[in-house]
Amino acid sequence: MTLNDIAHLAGVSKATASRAFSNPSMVNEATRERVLEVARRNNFRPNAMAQAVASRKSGLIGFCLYNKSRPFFGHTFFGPVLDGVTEQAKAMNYHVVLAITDQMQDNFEERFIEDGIEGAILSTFAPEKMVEVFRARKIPVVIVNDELPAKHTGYIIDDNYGGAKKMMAHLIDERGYQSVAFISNRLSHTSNMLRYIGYLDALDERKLPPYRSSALPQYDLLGRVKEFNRTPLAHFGLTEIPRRGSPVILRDLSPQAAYEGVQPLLDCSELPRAIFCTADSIAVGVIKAIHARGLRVPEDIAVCGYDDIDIAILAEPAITTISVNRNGIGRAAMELLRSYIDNPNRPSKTICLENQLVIREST
Amino acid sequence: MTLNDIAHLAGVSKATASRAFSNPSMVNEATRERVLEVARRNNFRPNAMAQAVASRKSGLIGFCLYNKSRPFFGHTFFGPVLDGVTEQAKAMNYHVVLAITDQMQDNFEERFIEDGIEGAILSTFAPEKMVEVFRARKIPVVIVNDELPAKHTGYIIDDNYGGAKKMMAHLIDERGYQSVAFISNRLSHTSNMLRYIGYLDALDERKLPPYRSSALPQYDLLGRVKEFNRTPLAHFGLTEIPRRGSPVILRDLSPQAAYEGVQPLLDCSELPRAIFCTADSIAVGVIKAIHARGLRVPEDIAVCGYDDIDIAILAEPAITTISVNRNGIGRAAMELLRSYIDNPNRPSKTICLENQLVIREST
DNA sequence: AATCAAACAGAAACCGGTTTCATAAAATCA
DNA sequence: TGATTTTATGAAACCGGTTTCTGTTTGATT
Repeated sequence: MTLNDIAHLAGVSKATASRAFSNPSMVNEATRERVLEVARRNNFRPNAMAQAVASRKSGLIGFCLYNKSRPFFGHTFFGPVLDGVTEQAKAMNYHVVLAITDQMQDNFEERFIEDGIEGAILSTFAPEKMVEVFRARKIPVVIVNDELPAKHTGYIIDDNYGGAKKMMAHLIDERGYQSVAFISNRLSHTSNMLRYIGYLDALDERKLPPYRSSALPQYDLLGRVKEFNRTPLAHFGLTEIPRRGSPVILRDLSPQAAYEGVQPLLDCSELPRAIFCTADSIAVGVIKAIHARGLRVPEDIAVCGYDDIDIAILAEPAITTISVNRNGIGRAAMELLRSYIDNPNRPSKTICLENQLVIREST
Repeated sequence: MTLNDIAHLAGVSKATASRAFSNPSMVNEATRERVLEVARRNNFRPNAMAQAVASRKSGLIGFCLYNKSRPFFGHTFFGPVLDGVTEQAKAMNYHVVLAITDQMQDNFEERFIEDGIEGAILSTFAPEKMVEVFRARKIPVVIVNDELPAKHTGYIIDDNYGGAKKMMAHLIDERGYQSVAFISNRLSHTSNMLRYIGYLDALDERKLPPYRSSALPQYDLLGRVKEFNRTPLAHFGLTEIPRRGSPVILRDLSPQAAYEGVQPLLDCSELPRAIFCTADSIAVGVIKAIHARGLRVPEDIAVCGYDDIDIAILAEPAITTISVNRNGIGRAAMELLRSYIDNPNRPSKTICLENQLVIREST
């Protein structure tokens, strides 16, 4: 069954039949209905491949998840983002083709290009060179949950800065915790850095010092700034990265790393009243470490997380966290991408999504 | 840049240029290299859409995840499956287009068909009617983590029966727990039923009775059999569904449902020594309920889960569970699908993947 | 009633490839 | 060495659609 057959059966030309499907306004109401009826009766649907090649529009967008085998962050975080993307894509009559990768030499981008994707959504850790590949082809790109310095594309990020401040307001103003320690994996990740800045700013606004202990290893945050090549600091009116207090920096965001990494902090003579963790999985490890010392959460030390992944509500105690609108990130990404597809010359734009404080038992 | 341009630049015909890419054996070594070199220099790659329409092979397969908004089971479980599918698809030069849905009236299948997918992989909960739609189009289907009675397609499932027996062997033989209770969400799901049968068989083999309590609500399992329209019982030499003991049946597999559902069991005068949960998320809720009564896990009551999702290792105590080879399921699904694509007349086949007992702290 | 614009439909070119068929040159065979 | 196959290539048809261009009707305007 091809368009031609349908056209014959409906007694119209191929051109008219085509228009009945993809350009309804150019064909008479009655004629169109006749064509559609014939199509329905014959269980016909136009071949998207052929449409794609003829109209030079594939109706495909590529989603690349860079996080394979990153426990507690891959699908856990991006699953709902993907939901949002596919939902929105469906509403716009686009389809999503998927690449899941870890290796830089995977060159999935070539396959995306062969597939004729009209745009790409890349996740955290997308290498800059990748963006260039797409740019060279004039394929618009939207990056979710990360931000690159070269502002050629669209970005969708959580309001990490605001989220951190919200959380701090809860800890300090509602709970009265006066000393709050900070623990995170690499600050060179955009979101972690922004959460750190939010943490510091919230303290500043209340004229409180960040938790500090001479017993802790001194981190040369200025040194780390060099790694931090993705800063969107300007968004927040900042020109340089603050470096104060004694933040604990972990090798990754696994509970194991957190469990081990938080030990020096728990060895300090003066313990913080609360610990701000930049990820729920970190909070899980921190809580385990606190319990292991016979201390209680939140009675002795309160702990909070960030992201609101599944485990936050399952932990004992359930973890107070910032719920990131992951579905919304996905939808926004697809919407923004669409606007770039329709208007390739739109300037770069960063959309910052609001999040929500979720108070549970750990604070 | 089209194939025509490349052909001109290389001084050959379009046909030869085409063959250089997709039928290398039909063109002279030197000529092909020349074409490829020109293509490389011009950063050209053939348009997959055009290839698809001309060769009637889209190089696309569809993956449908039926589990949107099913917490603790959607992406948590199928994320790694999806990883496996895309890995294997890539190796076979296929691309994966994605549908994530909950609603039956979503009719993503029409979009899949329009896209010209060569095969489809459907997840748990795929409605039978969906399989029919694809069958009518002669598009092969593989179902992961579920099994339908109409054996028209391929199935990839975990060895639920064997996994349950493995777990029971651990509980009874290694740990010496003589009374083991069973708790699950709907037994009408293939995998839960098989785990239940494995549980009963393991007890039978050791001449132990299933945990039973007259204080518990009596479930009419025979009645439930009517719902159970997907049984692959014959695989296991069974002709009917056993119904013995006092299994606790939950409304879903959330920790909340488990917490509430396990209360009657914990009210019984004679508590079981161990509780077999058919999902890690259920185990989490059960452990919470046990803790709430001031009892210890595993000292007073041991608990085990199934699936080995992230939370199993994060819980306190870390949960003994059966690690399902989710990545393997994905790879196997794509491989099997490929074999159906290449040979549409292959008979239906069910592949049962081995799992692994992971002993942690909860037993 | 004559004029003109809008609405509608068809013919044919086109999208960017693959594939069939024909042919010439090279390799193999007898 | 002549006949026969094999190999390499090109011309042209084709895949299943879209789109441009053109012509005919129809309806509105004067």
